Amino acid sequence: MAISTIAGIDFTAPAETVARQLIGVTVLVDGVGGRIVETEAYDREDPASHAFSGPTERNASMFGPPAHAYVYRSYGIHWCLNFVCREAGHGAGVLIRALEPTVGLDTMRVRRDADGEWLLCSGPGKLCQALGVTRALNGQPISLPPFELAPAPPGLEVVTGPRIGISKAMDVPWRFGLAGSRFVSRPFR
DNA sequence: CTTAGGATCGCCT
DNA sequence: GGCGATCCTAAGC
Repeated sequence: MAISTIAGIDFTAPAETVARQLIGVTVLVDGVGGRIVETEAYDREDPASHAFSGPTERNASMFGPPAHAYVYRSYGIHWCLNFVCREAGHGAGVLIRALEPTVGLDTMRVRRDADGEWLLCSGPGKLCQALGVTRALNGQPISLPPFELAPAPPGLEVVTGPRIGISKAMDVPWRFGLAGSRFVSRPFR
């Protein structure tokens, strides 16, 4: 039986619930990473979601078991990392949009060619470049190496807002962030 | 501070 | 053939 509860989070829960709970969780890939400070939820019945039009070869892992990675290429250039949630076959996930880097800063700086630590992981494409996430991790369980997750400290204040970079369902406030963090991709209003 | 455009790949219509 | 769950740089106001 597959593990669906990791770092205190039940990944069979709805995407917006998981997205909120992921704020503050530490995620490492091969020992490089940090605390999640920004996420976005994407559900099956969601015009902005890749899963909206049903399973395809690209989004197949989104319809796989929960607590697995869904990695896709964005604009032909960048990689983006999602954590699958709900039950297998549902087609929901959480986009990891930004981290506060805590481990492996030197490695990130080399990969990203960036000078400021707030520029290393402040966006879904940047974060994947900094952590070395590629298609090779698509469909992999996040309960096993190279992934490593650690629970969020209690009592964090989470703020919400509209999702970024989409042209549908702009009114749904399914972007979540750590209040006051300067490591988010864009400030919350 | 806001807007615009290019890079570049794979999906969907 | 069109258009992204992006990023970076440059120019305009």
